[in-house]
Amino acid sequence: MVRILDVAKHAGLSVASVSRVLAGLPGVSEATRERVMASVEALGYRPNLAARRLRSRRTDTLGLIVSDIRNPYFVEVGRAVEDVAYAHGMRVMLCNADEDPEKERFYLDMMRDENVAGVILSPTLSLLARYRPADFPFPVVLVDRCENDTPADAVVLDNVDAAQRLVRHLIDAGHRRIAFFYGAASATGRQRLQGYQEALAGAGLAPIAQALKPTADEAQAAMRRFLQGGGALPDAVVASSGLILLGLVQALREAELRFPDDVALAGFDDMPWTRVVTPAITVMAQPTYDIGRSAIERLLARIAQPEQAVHRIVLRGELLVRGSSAASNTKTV
Amino acid sequence: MVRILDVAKHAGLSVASVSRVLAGLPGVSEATRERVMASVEALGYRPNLAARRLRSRRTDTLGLIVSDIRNPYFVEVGRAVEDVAYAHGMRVMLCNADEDPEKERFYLDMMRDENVAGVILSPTLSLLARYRPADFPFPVVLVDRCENDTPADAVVLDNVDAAQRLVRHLIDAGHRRIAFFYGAASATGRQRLQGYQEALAGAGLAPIAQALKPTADEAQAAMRRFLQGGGALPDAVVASSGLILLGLVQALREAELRFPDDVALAGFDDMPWTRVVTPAITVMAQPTYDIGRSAIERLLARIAQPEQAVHRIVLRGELLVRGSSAASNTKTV
DNA sequence: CTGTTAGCGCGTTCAC
DNA sequence: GTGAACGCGCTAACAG
Repeated sequence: MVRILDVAKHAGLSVASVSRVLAGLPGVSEATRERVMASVEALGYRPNLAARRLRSRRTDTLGLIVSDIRNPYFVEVGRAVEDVAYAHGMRVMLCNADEDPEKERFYLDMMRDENVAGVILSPTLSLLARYRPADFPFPVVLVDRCENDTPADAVVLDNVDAAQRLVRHLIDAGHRRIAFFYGAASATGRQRLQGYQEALAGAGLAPIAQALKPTADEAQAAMRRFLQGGGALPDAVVASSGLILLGLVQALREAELRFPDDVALAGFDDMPWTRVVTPAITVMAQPTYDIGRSAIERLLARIAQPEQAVHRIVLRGELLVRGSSAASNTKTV
Repeated sequence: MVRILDVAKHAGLSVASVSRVLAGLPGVSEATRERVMASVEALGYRPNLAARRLRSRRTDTLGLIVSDIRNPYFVEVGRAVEDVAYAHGMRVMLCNADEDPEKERFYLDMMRDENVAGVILSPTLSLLARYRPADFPFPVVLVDRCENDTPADAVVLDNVDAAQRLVRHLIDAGHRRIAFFYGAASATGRQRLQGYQEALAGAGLAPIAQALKPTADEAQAAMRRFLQGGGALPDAVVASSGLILLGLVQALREAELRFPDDVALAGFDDMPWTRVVTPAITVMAQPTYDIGRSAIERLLARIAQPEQAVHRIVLRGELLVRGSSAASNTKTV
């Protein structure tokens, strides 16, 4: 291993000068800088990160804890976070809490042990309920999930509004009995439920809400049970997330039910597959890359100025009307 | 910050004893162990990882560099790697090289700087072509991509065989003009091309191969161009990966072509959406979780015994015949 | 079984 | 503008 001392010797300088050059500090002559860089190159020197972190007590690492890496939404958010972070010379540790408060706790502890500069977090409901900034030894930016009164930086969709608009679209299309399958274990699922309820109430309609765990498998099972319940089919079914939407479609296929003929369909997240099923599925698209980019920019700003006021960044969803939501007497593709 | 010295004082012991207990080393009395643990608990002590790594020159971190995090295949592999790693008390740094040799180089350098204990890598073609174990300061296990003569531990599908069986199935179903859209920038894509060619040659048929970058967008564009070429439509089209398959389906939908009526379809990877399009799509499924699990187990074994012989683990794909591959005169769902 | 202590590689004073 | 020296918190070698 080549150490900073080796570079100093090779350049005929002291370790202090080498350190200054490497840190980009002022107060170094151009000649010295060049000699150092030449020696670094010649010896193939790489700074020892462990030593640097021990000594400086700082880290160029950020954490990103997502609640489900299988959700393309979080994959896209992660890509944006990485892009911006690396452009700023920081690295990102991506962790998957899998909607499990225990894993979430584990990863948060790990972030602390790694002494990260900050964390972007998609919190479980239980963490959000008792969220206190002071509980974390690093700045945190919430993403995707946040209550109105959570005292934290956050980047979220306007979930109530988005769900309202999605459901109103269905109402406008002529649907009356509209079921809602939502992830009850996240703030986001609950807010979308609220938007759903408000839209129905505004039209004098009765809600049919199904709470479930936000995975495709759980949604498929829930829809299966729902169908076996034997009651009349609703006019339309709405999913509160892309993964849930996938599960619903799986169950409908399984039951050989067609949309929108047998039941209309709509959901969240503009996943690629929603455009290849026939008819294509009406969705409320989220600006995923923007969400990720805003979150990391917020975090970097917070790190630079720890004492500034809390920012809540709320983004608007985009309704993409496609064939799946048509009234059954006006089928389209 | 509470240091190991604070724990030692609190317990009335030396730092050595505390260190021994924390490392789980033998030669410590039960009474001492308990006193240490009590003090650790009482003070909320967390070891400083930077100091530990600096001093011990070891790390409990593994690297996983995937070539495209948007590919659900790699997401599943990653989940398996994480599960096993954490069960062994190791952490995983997940990085997305995005099929970019420059990013790949960047992450490999980063792994070196982080002094990881080992890396699981899905290599670009250019890296694989000049692969030498000695070029890496840590053990490496290749995953998904590997040439027959690559001198490295690896876990891969039997790509030639898998592609052969998939294409033979199409031939058996009565298709004659079979096109193949494959990712030319990976060893895996090329091996699957070979299997495709061999299957066709065995039946005396002529290949129609389209090389492209392995993303859905590129595949969609390639298929679009192919269709605009104006020639006769092939009987069937095969995709060498799940992402390419998605792009093909997008282009077919766009052109309002139906499968298998207008053209039969098959591909790799049993992605959830392949079951919700109608008809469902015939695919060669990969044992993704097994691939990830085998890779991490191989890596841990290699770390434990650096000098053992190279292992190449080859897994078999599973053909899932569904409606999309039927001959056009025997349509099914 | 337990304690003392050197030093991992680096950043950062403080002299010069 | 540059160099010498201390110590970050920990592990491991050695002494007892």
